[in-house]
Amino acid sequence: MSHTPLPTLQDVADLAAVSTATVSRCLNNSGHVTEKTRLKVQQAIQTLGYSPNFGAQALAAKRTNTIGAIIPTMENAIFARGMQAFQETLAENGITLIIASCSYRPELEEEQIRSLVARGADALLLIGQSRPDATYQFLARRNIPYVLAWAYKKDSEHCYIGFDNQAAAQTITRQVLELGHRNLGVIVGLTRNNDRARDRITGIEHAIADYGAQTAPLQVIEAAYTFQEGAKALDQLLANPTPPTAVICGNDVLAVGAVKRAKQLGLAVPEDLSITGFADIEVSELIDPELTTVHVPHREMGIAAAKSLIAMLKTQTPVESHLLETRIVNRQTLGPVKPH
Amino acid sequence: MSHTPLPTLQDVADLAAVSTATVSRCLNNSGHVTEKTRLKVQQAIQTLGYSPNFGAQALAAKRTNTIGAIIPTMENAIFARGMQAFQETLAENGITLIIASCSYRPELEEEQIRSLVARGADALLLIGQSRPDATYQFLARRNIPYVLAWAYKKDSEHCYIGFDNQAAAQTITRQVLELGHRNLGVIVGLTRNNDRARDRITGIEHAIADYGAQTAPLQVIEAAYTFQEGAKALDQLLANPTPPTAVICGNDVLAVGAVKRAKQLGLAVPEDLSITGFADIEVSELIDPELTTVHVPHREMGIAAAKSLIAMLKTQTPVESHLLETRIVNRQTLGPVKPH
DNA sequence: GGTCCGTATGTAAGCGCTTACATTTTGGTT
DNA sequence: AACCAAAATGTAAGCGCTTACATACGGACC
Repeated sequence: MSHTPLPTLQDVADLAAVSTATVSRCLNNSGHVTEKTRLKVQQAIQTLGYSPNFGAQALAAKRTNTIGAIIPTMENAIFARGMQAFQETLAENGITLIIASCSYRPELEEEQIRSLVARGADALLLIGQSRPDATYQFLARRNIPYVLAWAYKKDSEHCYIGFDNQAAAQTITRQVLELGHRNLGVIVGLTRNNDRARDRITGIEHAIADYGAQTAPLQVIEAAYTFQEGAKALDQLLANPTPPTAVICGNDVLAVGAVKRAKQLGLAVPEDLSITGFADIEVSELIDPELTTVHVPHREMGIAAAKSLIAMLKTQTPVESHLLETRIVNRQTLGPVKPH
Repeated sequence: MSHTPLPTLQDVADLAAVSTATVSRCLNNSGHVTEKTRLKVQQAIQTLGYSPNFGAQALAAKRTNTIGAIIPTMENAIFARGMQAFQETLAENGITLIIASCSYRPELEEEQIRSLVARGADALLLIGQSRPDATYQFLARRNIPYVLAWAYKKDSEHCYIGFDNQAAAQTITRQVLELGHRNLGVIVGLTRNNDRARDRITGIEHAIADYGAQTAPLQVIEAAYTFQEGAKALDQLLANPTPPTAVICGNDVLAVGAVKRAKQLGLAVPEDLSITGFADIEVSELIDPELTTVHVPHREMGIAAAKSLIAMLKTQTPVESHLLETRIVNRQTLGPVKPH
């Protein structure tokens, strides 16, 4: 396959008998072009099969129309739906998304951030807030707008697009307590690298404190976000001489793993053991019994994040944070405590 | 935040008291640089916090170190694990991945291909083979290497990195037949846009023909790749006066939906109805009963695809296709036909 | 018909890097 | 010490586009 050189802006300009500036103006619809000229140019672009050279465009315009997102994991569905919506919204605005995942490893996230910026990302979507100051300084120095998604903090210097993890966890915990449970267990993600998980624990603790009625010290197990780990964590919880009657999970993946394990152990859910999740991903509805969980507005979050980023890029000024609502989805894994 | 201009290659060269060419050579380790010089340059890069300008690099070098992938969907887990491995392997080689999804819509795929190429993708990963000739011509004209993953075809002009969908479907069907089932139903993805689904049907038909024992005409229902559609498809299959005793699904998502529906209808799986899947995604193990399915080597496929693409980019020549093995995972949803 | 002004178009200077080619340095030989 | 090839480094010409600025154009008005 011989390789004729691709047509350039100059070729288009020549064919349309205009200057390169005019062609460029057509391409970027930056106004001030007669309809007649535009047509001529369009024509020329068509017949040559021209498409702009990305590198040259980036170099000259100092932007790439690319936005990067770094998510903790691609392997389970937690971020999938949100990212899909994020991408769709960006695409509608002519922006390409680059997704990288950091496997919940902060040092990898740092690296990915630098890599995406080096790769020309005009702006970034990050998950949660906890990362070194140096990283934020890097972004400021490079003048890269970013939003922090999947979390929310009032009066912050950062732009959050997310929900209140603590409040949501508090609400579902209260509901568990109202069903008579007084001995709760908790399974959450590894808090070391995950502020959302920490916030959820805080919410759970607050709810219990408000209620003032936990009979035993609250057992909190941390587990990596896999089904297997959720199952293992349940084993640990149940090894206790006075095992919990309800387990609050910081995440649907863990919860689903726990439900599966409970069934294997011959426990009826929710009769013998109640289990709740967090996120409302698809699998929650597929397992049996279906998971009672906290619904998170994934798609809205993705769309809102995209819009905020686009606004920041356009106006070159910060944008307000955006708080989204969660709600509890009552399905089948939460029931009243068993009388004894 | 005031915005000091970022350091350029020239700045680094000045500080290190060498020429820009030398700095560039260090950056791309393209040899012929003394250790001493390299150190000086590294030093300068450090103190300036330099990182290369992407656009300039792309423009001058005529490559972006970016590879694009267009997958049918991001929303369920079918491609997630493979893509993760693909990305990891690319990253190890300093290449960035851009993922786009086309929602199983060919015209959108076409658009995404052009968009990724316009964005400067050096090479592409595509799923399956069926797409207009014009698309392949476009890629040839632009001299963009590509691999077709998740499928395999012998002696093709294309480079496949995948498995034999037909053979795999044939094998699992044979196993179903050996368990005494003589009235099968099939649920597959929408074949119009999906050669993998078509190949799987062919495999099923071949197995049945070999066995020569199907009692009723084979019912094939096509359904979009969602759990809900899988459930609906099962309803259709069961509406038949002589409903199948086993349902072969072209995909785990559909199979899981079908299993869920069967249970809702009060059918015992596999005692009253056997169901098999295809892909072996995580959820298959989570549902109850666990899904018997065809295991696909997702990660190996992603890694192999990355390696092939990298090789093509390096050598500028085509690379051999790569056939991966599938195997049946016997879990709980396939059992012998019920005697009557 | 001449002025003026706003709009459409052209001119040309970079943007920051890579790389072919030219030049200098190095160190082993004689 | 002179010579020479090989290795290291430097020089400078683009890569294809955007955009500030300069210029040309054309209609409204007097």
